[in-house]
Amino acid sequence: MAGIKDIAKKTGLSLATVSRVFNNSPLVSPKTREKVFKAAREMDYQPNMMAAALRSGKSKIIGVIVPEVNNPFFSSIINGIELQLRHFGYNIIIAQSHDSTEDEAKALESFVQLKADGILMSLAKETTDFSYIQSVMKKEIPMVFFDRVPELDPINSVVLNDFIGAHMATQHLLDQGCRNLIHIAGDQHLSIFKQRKEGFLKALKEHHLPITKDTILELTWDMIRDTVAIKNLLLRHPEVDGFFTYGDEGCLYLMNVLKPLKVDIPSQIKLMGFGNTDFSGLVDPKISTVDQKCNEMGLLAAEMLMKNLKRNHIVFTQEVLSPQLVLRESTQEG
Amino acid sequence: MAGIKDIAKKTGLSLATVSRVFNNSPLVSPKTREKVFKAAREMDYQPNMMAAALRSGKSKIIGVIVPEVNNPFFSSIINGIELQLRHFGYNIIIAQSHDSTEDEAKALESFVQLKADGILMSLAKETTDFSYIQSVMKKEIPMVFFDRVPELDPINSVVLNDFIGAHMATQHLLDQGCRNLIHIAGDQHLSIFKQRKEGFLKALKEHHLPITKDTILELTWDMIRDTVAIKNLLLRHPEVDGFFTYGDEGCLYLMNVLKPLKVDIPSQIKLMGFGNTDFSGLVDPKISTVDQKCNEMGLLAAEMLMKNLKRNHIVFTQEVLSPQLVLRESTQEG
DNA sequence: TTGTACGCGTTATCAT
DNA sequence: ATGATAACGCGTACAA
Repeated sequence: MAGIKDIAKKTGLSLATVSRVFNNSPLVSPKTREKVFKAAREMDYQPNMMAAALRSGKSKIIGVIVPEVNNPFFSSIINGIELQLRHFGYNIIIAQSHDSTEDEAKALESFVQLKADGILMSLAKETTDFSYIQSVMKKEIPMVFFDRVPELDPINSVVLNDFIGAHMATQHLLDQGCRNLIHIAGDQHLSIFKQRKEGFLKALKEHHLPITKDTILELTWDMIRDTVAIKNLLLRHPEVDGFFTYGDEGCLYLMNVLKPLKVDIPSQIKLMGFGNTDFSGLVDPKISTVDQKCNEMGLLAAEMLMKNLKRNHIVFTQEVLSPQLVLRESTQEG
Repeated sequence: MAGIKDIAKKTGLSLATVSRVFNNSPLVSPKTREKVFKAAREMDYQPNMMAAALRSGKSKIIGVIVPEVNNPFFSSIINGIELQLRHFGYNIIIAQSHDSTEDEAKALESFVQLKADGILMSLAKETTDFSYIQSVMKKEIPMVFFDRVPELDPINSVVLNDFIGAHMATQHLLDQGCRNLIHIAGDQHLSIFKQRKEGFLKALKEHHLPITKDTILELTWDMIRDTVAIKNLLLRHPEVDGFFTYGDEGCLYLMNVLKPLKVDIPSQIKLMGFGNTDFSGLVDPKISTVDQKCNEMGLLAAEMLMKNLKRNHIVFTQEVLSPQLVLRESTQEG
C-alpha cells in the first residue's frame, strides 16, 4: 500500500510537504500541490487514518450506543446521526446495549479504547448507576444523550417533551368528548413513560375527572390474559370511552384485543397512541398519535456534538423538542 | 492517559513484558501478569487501539454498508451482524448508501482508509458498475455481500432464494383456490424483485393459467392514481381473486386501496405479501407472507466474514437461504 | 521468562 | 514554500 513516503520519493518532495498537501495547508504552491495529487492518483494512494489518528489524537470516529438498532425509533435517529456526521467526515460506529448496563459499559469502554472523538447515546433501561458514564466524561470526551438521558447535572441532551405530548394527546381525547379515559402505561423504569403517564394524569386533574385504580393499566403482552383483563375492565366500567397508550405498538395491540369485543373505534371508544410509528398511519383504523420527531432528534444530537468537537472546551446544552399531534381515524369520526 | 509505558515504569518491568500481558502471551509468569493487571487497574489504563492497529495492521473494525438503516429489513440484519461481531471483539461502523452509487463508493473509500479488517454490504439500487468493489477486493480486504449482491464471480454472499419464496407464495394462493392472480411488482432494477416476479410467473405457467398484460402491475404510490388503476382493473377483470405483492408494505398499501372498494379479504380476494415485516402480523386482516429470515442473514454474513478473517487467505462461499411461508388471515378463511 | 530496539504511517516543530 | 526529524503508543524479532 502506497503511503506519503512513496509519494515523496516519486515526486522528489519531502514527507512534510506531501503531508501538508493532504491536510489542505495553505503553505504549498499550486504547482507542487498538483504534482502530489497526480502522483497520488497514479499510485492509488489512500491515507492511513489509523496513523493520522495516532499522531493527531483525532480519530474521526463517533460512537453511538442505542438499546436496539432494530427499533424504528432508534433506527430513525441513527439515520439522522449518520447523515449529519458523515457529511462532516466522521465515521459512526454502532453498539447495542440491549438494555443491559453491562453491555452498555463494555461498548463505552471500547469507544474509549478506539479513541472515539465523541459519543452519542441513549441509556439502557436498566441503567441507574452512572459512574461509567461520568468516568468517560472526565476524560473530556464530548457526550450527547438523546431520548433516555441520565440524571446528571452538567450534560448535553436532546429529549422530547413527553409530558406535554401526553398532555396534548389526552386533551385531544377530551376535546373529542371522552370523559372516561384509561391509560395503558409503559415500563415505569423509564422516565419517558413515567412522564407520559404524568401528562395524562395532569390533563384528567385539570378537568376534575375521577382517577381510580383502574385508570392506569399495564399490559402483560400475553394476549389471552390481556384480553380477559380488558374485557373485565370494560364490564366493570362500561362508561369507558377512550384509551391513551404509552406507544403505538401498545395501541395496535390494544386494537387487536378490542376486536373480538366488538366495540367500534372511534364511535364507542377512541384510541390515541404515541410515537407516530410508520405503521400507525397504515392500519385500520389509522391511529391518532403523537409525533416524536426522531429524525430531528438525531440531527440535533449530532449537531450538538459537532459544536462540542469544534471548540476546545465542552459546552453543555439541553434541548427539549415539542411533540406534535397527528390526528387520524382512531379519534375522529367520518 | 496512562499507556503501557507508564505501567512499565510503575511496575519496574519493560514495555515488552507489559505489552505481552495485554496480548495474552503465554511467555509471562503469572506473578508479573498479576502485577501488571493490578497496576493497570490502579492507573485506569485503557489500551490505545489506534496505536495497536497501526502497529499490527489489524483495526478490529468491520465496515457495514446498507441502503438505509431506517428500514426494518436492514436494521434487523444489522442487529444480527452487531450481535455476532461484537461478540468477537469487533467494532462495526455503519454507512448508508441511500441507494446512491456515489455515496456507496465514498463509504467504501473511508472504510479502506480506516483500514477496516472486513466489509459487509448490500448494494445500492443504482449500482451497476462494480469497479470500486473489485478494487477493494484486490486489496485483500474480505468482503461479504448480503441480499443485494453484485454479479461478480468469486464472491462471498448470503441471499434469500426469492424465486422459490415467490413460487411458494403463489402456489399457496393457488392451493387456496385462486385462479386469477395479479402480481404487484417491485422495482425491477433489483434482482430480488425480478426474481419474485419470475417465481410468480413460473407458478402460473405450471398451472397453465393465462398471463396477460394486466397480470403484472406496478404501484405509483400516488394513492388516488393507484386506487383508480386498481378499481378499473377489477372492473375489467371481476374474476380476479388474489394478489401477490413484492413486499409487505405494498400489500398493506393495497389493502388500503381495496378498502373503499368493499371487497372482502380473504373471501373474495386473497392477499399475499413478502417479508414478514413486524406489522404484517398486527394489521387486520393479518397478512400472509414469506419470511426472509433477516436475523439469520445477518448472523450468517457475519459468520462468513469471521471465517475469512480467521484464515490468511480468502475463501469464497455463496449461501442461499430458503424462505418460509407464514400463513395468516389474508389468505385463509375462518 | 524478560529486556532492547526498531518500525508502523502520519503529523508537528523546527529550521532553512 | 520546503525539508529534516522527532514524536504518537504499541508489537515483535532478537538478544539476554
